[in-house]
Amino acid sequence: MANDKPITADASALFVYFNEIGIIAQLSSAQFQRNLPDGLSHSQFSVLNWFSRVDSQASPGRLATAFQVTAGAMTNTLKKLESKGLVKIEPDELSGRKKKVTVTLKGEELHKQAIAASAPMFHEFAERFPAEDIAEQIAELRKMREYLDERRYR
Amino acid sequence: MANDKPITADASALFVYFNEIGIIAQLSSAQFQRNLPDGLSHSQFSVLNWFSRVDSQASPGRLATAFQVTAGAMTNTLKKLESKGLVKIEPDELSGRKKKVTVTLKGEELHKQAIAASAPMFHEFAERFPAEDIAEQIAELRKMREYLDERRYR
DNA sequence: TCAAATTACTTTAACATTAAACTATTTAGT
DNA sequence: ACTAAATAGTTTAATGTTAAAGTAATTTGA
Repeated sequence: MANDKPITADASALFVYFNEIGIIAQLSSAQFQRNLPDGLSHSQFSVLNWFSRVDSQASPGRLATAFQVTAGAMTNTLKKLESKGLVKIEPDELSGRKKKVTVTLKGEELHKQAIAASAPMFHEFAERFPAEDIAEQIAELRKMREYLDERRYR
Repeated sequence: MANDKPITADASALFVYFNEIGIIAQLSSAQFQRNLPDGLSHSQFSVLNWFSRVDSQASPGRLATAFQVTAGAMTNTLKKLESKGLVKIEPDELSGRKKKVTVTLKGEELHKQAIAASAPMFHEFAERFPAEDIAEQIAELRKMREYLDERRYR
C-alpha cells in the first residue's frame, strides 16, 4: 500500500471542510427530525423529499443508490412507507425484476406538512444569515455535491 | 400548534442549503469510511478526531453531547475504543459520578494513520477545488456550525 | 438454444443507536 | 443532618442498517 504523499495544506483544509459539513449535517438533521410528523423517520422523509426534488418515480434500486444505503435497507423503508399509504409500489411493466415506486397524494401532503412544520426554524435561520450569502454557498456546495456524485461511480 | 407563516424564498433556500450539506456529508463520509484502518468505525474515528481537534480529555457525557448521541451509545463506543487500547478511561478524581477519558499514544497514532490513508482522496479533491474557495467556504460554514452549536442548547 | 453470469429485490444474522429504566453519587432545600 | 431532586453513567429491549446469502428474472455468448 504505497502512498506516503504528505498531507498538504490544501488537503488538510479539505479535511476541515468535510468535518464542518459533517457537524452541520448532524446538528441540522437532529433539529429537523424533531419537527417531523409523528411516525415519519428521517429516512422515510428523505425518500418523499427525493420524489419532490428529483423524479416522480423510481425503482427501489435507484433510491438505494441515491441514498447510499443497501438494497435491503431500502426494501425496509419502502415497506413502511407503503404500509402507511405514502408510496405506491407496483411491478414494472418492462421488467419482471423491477418495481415502480411512486408517491401517493397522501405522501405528497405529508411531505409538505413536514416542511411546513420546520418553517419556524428555517425562518429563524433566515433572520441570521443573509439570503445572498446562502445563495452563494448553495452554488459552491452544489459543485462539490455534483463532483462527489460523479466520483463515486468510478 | 399555530404556525402557518408561509415558507419564504429565504427559508426555502435554507432547506436546499441543508439538503446539499446533508448529501455532501453522506457521500464524503461514505468515501472516507472506506479508507479507515480495519476495525475502526466512523463513530470511533470521530471520537479520536474530537480529541485532536477540541480537547485532550473529556467525560463520556461531554462526548455524547458533542456528537448528539445518547449516553448509552457513547458508553458503547468508548468501551470498544478502550478494549482496543485507543483511549484510557479513569475515574474522575473530582467526582465519583464522572469518568475521565483520554487518548492513548496508540490512539493518536491510529488517528494519524486514518487521516494519512485518505490523503490521496483529499489530494484528488484539492486538485479540483481551489484552496482559496475552500478557505472561504470553511469560514462561512464555521459561522453556521457555531450558530447551530449554540442554538441547540436553547 | 441453453448454461452461466448478471441484475433486482428480499431475507436474515450481527451490530449500532435510541428511549427508558436502573444504580450510584452529588447538590439543594429545609 | 436529612430528604428530595438532579446528575453521570450503564443496561436492556426495540429499531434501523449492513453484509451476506437467497430467490427470481433477464442478458450474454458459445
